Amino acid sequence: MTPDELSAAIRACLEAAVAAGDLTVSVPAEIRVERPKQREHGDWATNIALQLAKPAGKPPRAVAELLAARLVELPGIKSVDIAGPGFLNIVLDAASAAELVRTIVEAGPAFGRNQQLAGTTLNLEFVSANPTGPLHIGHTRWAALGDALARVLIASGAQVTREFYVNDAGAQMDRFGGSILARIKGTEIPEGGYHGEYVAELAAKVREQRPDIDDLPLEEAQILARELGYAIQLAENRQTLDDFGVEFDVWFSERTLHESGSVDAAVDRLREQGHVEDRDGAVWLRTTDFGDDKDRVLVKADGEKTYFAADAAYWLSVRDRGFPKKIYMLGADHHGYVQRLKAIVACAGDDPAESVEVLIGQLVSVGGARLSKRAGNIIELKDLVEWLGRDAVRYSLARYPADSPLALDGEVLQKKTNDNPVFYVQYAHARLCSLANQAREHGVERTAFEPALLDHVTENELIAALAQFPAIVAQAAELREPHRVARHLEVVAGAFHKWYDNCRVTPRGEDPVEDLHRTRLWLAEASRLVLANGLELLGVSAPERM
RNA sequence: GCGCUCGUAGCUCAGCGGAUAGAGCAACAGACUUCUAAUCUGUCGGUCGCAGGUUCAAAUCCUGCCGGGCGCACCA
Repeated sequence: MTPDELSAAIRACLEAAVAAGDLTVSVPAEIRVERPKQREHGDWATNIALQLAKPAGKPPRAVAELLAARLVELPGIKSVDIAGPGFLNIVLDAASAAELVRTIVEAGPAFGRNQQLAGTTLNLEFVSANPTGPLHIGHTRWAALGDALARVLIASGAQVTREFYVNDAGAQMDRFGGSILARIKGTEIPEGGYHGEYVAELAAKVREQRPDIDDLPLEEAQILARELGYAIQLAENRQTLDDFGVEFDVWFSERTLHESGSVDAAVDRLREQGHVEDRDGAVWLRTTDFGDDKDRVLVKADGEKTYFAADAAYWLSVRDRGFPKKIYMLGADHHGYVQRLKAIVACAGDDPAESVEVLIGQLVSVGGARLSKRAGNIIELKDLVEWLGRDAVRYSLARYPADSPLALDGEVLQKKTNDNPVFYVQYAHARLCSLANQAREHGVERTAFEPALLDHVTENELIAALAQFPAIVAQAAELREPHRVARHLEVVAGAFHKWYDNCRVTPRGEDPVEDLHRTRLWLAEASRLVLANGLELLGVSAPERM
């Protein structure tokens, strides 16, 4: 019996009690079943009686009594205790709990997938680094977390488009071009320009492609430098993300909005919505209508469109492309942008509460890391991966919630011990693979399955951890918190290592192979599957040996 | 000044209103002739920043304060 099935059983008992007139209460939408922290509190516990006490007009323990009497009659349930203020502590028959193992093995890679978000379509934007320089540690956090979130959402039935918005228009790009050209010509880097060593590298590549750039008129040369530099840098960033295992479905260029006239059209469309006004020669969007601190300029007095106008056009594009909802993942340094963003959405006639979610992430620091000289004393994604390995970087960034400020220790991330959780989890997977090989060599096969034999305390714990996996994935998707998957894998790995220490799959020496060993091999395979499926959701490899 | 965000063990951090607040590391003490010791077992360690409020129940929700980070352009 899985937690889900137990939850359904409790519901059925509740409905039966209501039908019999024992209780007068409406059955809640969700009946949560939890694994208690204390072993004495049973295999699973629910606080439903506490929740229903007030609406039912009965003391919590009386409600608990009613439910317990019905529950304990069900097959698979060994005992039901009422504890504390009215918790129901439920113990399952070992056989009933272990039946899950077969379910997992049969589901294989699909175990953990769920329908929590079936029918939802999402546009998930993350990283979206400007193409004016290399990707750094902040982008790395979003790449790891964003991709993991996308995978978790998809596993929960959502239709997800991973999108990267390329800010390739505007003054920033001109400064970028100017900086490259300055490197080529050996002149002063313009004010507000880019100083990192990588600009010199870009300059060298540009010159290699177009040796004639020195002879062009200044303005023409700067445009050429900008365009070639842009192409080179964007390609490099794409490659870096690709090597990191993060692929985007859509690379959306801001320029295309300007070139296609979408920005002009957006201004017109917003004007129709009644939130645009002309003032001081400029065109303004009255974002203060929707809680922004001040109105924002769409078209400057000199006739040029602002980036803000492009953002508005971008939003309309997202809607036009059929996305009812967009999730933005932004660094804490961009949080000032959120109000404006929501105001755009509201001005466009959409409800920000329904169509926009913004996940704000705190910044990351890495102790002991070599700062990148080429990027101007920032830590580059590429260097991090080269230094620590893709799995360690992805895992250690994906195991923390986005809003927790994070200080990673480079020394620790290199260690192959317990304080580096990625190895802890991967080692469990490798150990399981090795165990299965050993078992096969000794003639243990996954033929007989006798769930009642899986009754060791470590087996109870391990099975319970496996049982929670689908709910954890669903919860991670619903809350947009992929780190929950990583944390749970650590629980599973821990439960496995303890089981491994206590229960043998391969008989010792010349001892005969028994159904106990065969059944444990099922449990081993189920554990391996959960670890492999979970690591896949995080974009981390599940090695067969280490 | 206004706004957002964070504050949990010596360190790094978990903890969708529930039972005695957890994990890893660090410190100390143990377990490999037996399926991978990158593991396991035990001990030590707390005013959940502070103060109020909401309730059967608050680290969790609300308010105020203190402290850290970040943001407040006709720049992108």
